[in-house]
Amino acid sequence: MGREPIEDSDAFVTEVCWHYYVNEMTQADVARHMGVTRLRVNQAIQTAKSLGFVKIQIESPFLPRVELQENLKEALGLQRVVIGPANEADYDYHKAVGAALAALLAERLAAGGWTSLGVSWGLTLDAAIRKLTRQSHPGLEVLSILGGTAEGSTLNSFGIASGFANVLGASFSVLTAPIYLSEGIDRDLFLSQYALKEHFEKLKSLDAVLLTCSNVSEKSFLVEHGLPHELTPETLIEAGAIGDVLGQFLDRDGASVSEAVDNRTVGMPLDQVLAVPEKIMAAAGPHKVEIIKAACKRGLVDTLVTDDVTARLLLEDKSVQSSAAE
Amino acid sequence: MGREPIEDSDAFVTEVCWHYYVNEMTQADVARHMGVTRLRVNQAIQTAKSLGFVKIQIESPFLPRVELQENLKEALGLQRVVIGPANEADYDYHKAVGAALAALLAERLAAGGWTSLGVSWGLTLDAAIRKLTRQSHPGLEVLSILGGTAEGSTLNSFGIASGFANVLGASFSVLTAPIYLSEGIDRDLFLSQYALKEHFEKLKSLDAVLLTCSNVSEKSFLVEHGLPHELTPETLIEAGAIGDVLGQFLDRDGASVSEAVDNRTVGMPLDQVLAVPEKIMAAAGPHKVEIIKAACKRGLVDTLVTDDVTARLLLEDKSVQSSAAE
DNA sequence: TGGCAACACATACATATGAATAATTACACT
DNA sequence: AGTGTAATTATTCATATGTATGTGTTGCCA
Repeated sequence: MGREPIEDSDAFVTEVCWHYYVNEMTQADVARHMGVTRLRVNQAIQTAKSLGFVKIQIESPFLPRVELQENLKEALGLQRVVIGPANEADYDYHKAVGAALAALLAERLAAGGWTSLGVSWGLTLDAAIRKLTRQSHPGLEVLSILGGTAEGSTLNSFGIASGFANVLGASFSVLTAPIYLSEGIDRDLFLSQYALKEHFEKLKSLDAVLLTCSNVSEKSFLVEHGLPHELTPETLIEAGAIGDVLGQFLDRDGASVSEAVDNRTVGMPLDQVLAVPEKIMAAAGPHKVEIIKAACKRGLVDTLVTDDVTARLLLEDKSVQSSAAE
Repeated sequence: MGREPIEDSDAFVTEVCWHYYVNEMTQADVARHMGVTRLRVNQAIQTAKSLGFVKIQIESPFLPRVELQENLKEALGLQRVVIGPANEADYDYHKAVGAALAALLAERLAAGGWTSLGVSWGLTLDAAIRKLTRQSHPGLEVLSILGGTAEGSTLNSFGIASGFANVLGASFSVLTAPIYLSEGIDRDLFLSQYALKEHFEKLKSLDAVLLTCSNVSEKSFLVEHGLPHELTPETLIEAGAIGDVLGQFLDRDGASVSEAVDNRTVGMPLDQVLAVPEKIMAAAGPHKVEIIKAACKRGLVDTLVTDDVTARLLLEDKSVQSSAAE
């Protein structure tokens, strides 16, 4: 019905970006040269940026917050903290943390040594995938470590594992299950299925894991879309839950609040996560300060990737706690 | 006398760029947030770009010219051709070729297998260094394969070898000699010096070489600054020279025009280059069409890195020659 | 053939960036 | 304290980019 839309080919978009960024031509120049309208050029550039065809790499990205990183590392007793400065006026921590995580991953992968990488899922990890520049690690396997939900395909279990594998030139293995089993299903029996059994076997020898965490609110995709009907945020909060890591809810000291919930979770048990040589937690936002601390207390974090806003809150919180303890 | 200039720290420049590119803030927003003038922000971004603190990476950069690449590959009988589209209105092939070479190197290095890389020198290779994103290849050694000149330090022997080594996280070894020996100096005796002898020994087992070429004109830095007094462009042209590779002058069939000159050259002999498993030639510009062809005829090129303007000229030239041969 | 829907192009406008210029500040010297 | 010099900030202007709107084109259907 009516006119068919012209679909800009990848080659077209790529050439536009080449001229604009490499040859430093204005959009009007590019349009003239390629015989199209400036509007087309402008939109091609925006498309390329949003799809990750064009990526910006910044040298020494953690340099601006060296001191804050060091302070927070000491305060939380971690091995490393990397911080990306956030835009405070229009706060969106996914951008800063996603980019910081991408930079960290590029660095860690360049150092070599990883053959298996367990990945959680969420908006932050999705943002990191978009920021990662294409690499080739054929010896690396990306494995999802938490079941998925029906909605939100790109930021979910399959989308994240395949996304990382794609941009890293690695293989991947997806956990093909929902986050939580229905009441009455035997977890061990469910996990004894061939494909799942093999997957969980591999999780026993991961080189590194990428974790995220959420508080117990509608802000959390998992809480909003992943919980079974009988499990409400209210009951979790009543049980002492302040947030979750891999669908397992923790209190402020990092202890699990419900063995019953944990036993219904199709994901890597947190006690198993503890044994992974390199545990990377990517999380930010004032609403996540408590759960970040709880995860650190539990020992789930070797390297924390966050933004400066959150880092300052974490530090404030730690000094308030130190005062209260005296 | 007067005011002392404030030197913007690397951390400052980096944070400015982070906010601008990662958080997608306007320059005015960044200035407000960081408590500086917008002019400072604008200048910091420009500084970062020119110093290589900020780099743009484009996905599948050779996609726009797939067909032209294939056509030229067949026409020249090469293993591979990679082409970066140039800005024809304001022609500067260093940008396009430098970026294309950087992309190729990133790809080839990601594939692994290189432990030694011989590098010539010049503006194009300098441009590639600036475009390369930071990598870590501790097992790679970069070796210069041509002596240097007194002027032009960053684009010269030392600057190029160290520049590549630095951005690639590799070690390097410089050929500490002028391009041409003075008349009367015995080449074998000169090269038998310990440091040089060791260096040339390594050149016998290079995994790959980065070559450039020039025509015989004042456009060539080597011709303008590197030739001994008694050797003039005119005499070289009379001897049939159309250009040089590694300071060794070739005629249009790729044969050396002067054994006397070649014997005075402190660089990798071209017959030795022939044995290198991967020979990459990065060159562009209408004035280089003849010498590019001659180098290909000589067998010095496995992979050609050039721009679309030059590629079309090379193809035209080949079809004109095919017609003439009939 | 005319009418309609959808899309692309052409044009206009708002905002951001790049560059230039004027005013202010910091510093050294007398 | 006054003066001169140099740099930075504040302001202005030119150009480029992002966005919105009006017009023309294409394709389909009755």
